Amino acid sequence: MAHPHSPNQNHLLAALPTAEFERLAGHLELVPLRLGEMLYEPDEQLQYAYFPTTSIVSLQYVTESGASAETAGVGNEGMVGISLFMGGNTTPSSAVVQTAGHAYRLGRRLLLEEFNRVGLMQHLLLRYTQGLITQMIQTAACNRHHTVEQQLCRWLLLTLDRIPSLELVVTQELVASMLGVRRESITEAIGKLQQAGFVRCRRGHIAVLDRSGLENHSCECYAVVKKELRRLLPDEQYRQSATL
Amino acid sequence: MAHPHSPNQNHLLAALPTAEFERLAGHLELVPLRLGEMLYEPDEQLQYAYFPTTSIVSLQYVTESGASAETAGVGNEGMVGISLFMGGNTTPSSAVVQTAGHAYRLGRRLLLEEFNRVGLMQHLLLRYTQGLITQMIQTAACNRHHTVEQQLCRWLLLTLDRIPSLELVVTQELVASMLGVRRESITEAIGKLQQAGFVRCRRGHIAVLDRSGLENHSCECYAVVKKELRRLLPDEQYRQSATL
DNA sequence: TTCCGTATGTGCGCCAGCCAACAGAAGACT
DNA sequence: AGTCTTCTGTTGGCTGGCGCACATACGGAA
Repeated sequence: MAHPHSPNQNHLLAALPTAEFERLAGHLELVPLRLGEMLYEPDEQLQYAYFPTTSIVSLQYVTESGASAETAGVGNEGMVGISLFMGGNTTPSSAVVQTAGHAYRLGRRLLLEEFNRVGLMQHLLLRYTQGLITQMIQTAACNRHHTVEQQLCRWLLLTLDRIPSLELVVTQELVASMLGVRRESITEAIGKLQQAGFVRCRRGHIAVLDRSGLENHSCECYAVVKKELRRLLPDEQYRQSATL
Repeated sequence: MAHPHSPNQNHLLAALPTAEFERLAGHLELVPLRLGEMLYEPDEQLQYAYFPTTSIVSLQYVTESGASAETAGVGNEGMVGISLFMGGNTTPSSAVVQTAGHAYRLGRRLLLEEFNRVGLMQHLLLRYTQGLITQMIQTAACNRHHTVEQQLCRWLLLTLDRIPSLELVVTQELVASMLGVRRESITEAIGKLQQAGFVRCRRGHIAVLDRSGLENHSCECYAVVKKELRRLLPDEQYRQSATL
């Protein structure tokens, strides 16, 4: 039990029926993802799909002037690299590791083969993609209408849902680049959250003390995304109860 | 030749091989779409997929406080109702007619049957969905980083690409609600464009005089979306040249 | 032609978030 | 212990876009 890594830590993989899972299992390769690592760059041909277990990957677009904006995050509920099966094989955006950890990766060809068998895998991946789309829509609306403080709450909560602990390991600088705002704006916003007793910060760490406080301070976007992901996606126990 | 309506005016339908097209043709129903009509509301079970020919439909999210934000548009290059085949059947966002015109609609079940035959239709729809995703990503980034004037240019250009004429029939009020900004901001921005000689406005009409002027004034987002749609999607002549 | 609903133009104060420039301070590394 | 990097807190000025309250003018219907 020294390394309790298992593909089952990823909810999509865990939801596969035994037959489909075993077909893939031998080809899944555990890889460590370092903070800041770029899984793919704009318009670059993808070679692997990544199924995060303990890591979180951020899908973001970087403007010509160098500003960035996250459009969705991927944790153990999902997969990085949907354009492999959606078509086109590339996207104008990039994927960056936002929380270090591990992921299982699967070669392009094998993923496609499995997708094209039109089994549960295809079904799951399409539903998951629908969830991703919801995140993107919500991010767009949130960027337009909500304050940095609200957006920060949303982001903290979504990240929290993807890690086992209550402490995020990120610098304010990094959070700022995810939300596409200035670092100072994050400092100010997180100062307020800290004053309210919702979080406590150390250098490079944000500990969440009062989750429901954050939820109340957040805009509706967190709840909308969360509800939709729950509706669309399997939870961890899926395989046992799968009947489809 | 009184009513030259034809499903072929929609690029997705036009791209289908003859066999697949004829299977659907009898079930496609031509419907007029009036300005402002809502094709679906949040969390409402969809019954039809719509393939616009001369109309444009806007996918938007409306916040709890009533503010709206467009995340992508659908014209004769695409289809409204992707959640029918992606999974879930509903979305938290809505679809509103942004430019009056016509569309062909197809019942839910027939669309699904065709999608699940895993022919060119599935392939096309998935590629199209990838294009939609690109639009959403770009909208999110654009909302974050670009000025209203730039966004207006992007929006005008994208709309222009979906209609045959050079004159848009929209009020500034409507444009404002699409972009999720105040009407006054649009008035100001469009005033500048008019001064620069790129457009000319009448009540409820915006005539584009200098397209490349708009392109220069626009942010990169228009070009990124356009390029990606061109890469992913068939053009009108696809059926003749299709070999796949 | 007149009338009137609706679209458009403008002015004002306001504020969130931007840009730039530092000062302190925590923690990693010797 | 000391040093140095990098992260965090704070300041002040600036501006894009918001909210509100009007004045105006278009153009369809009577």
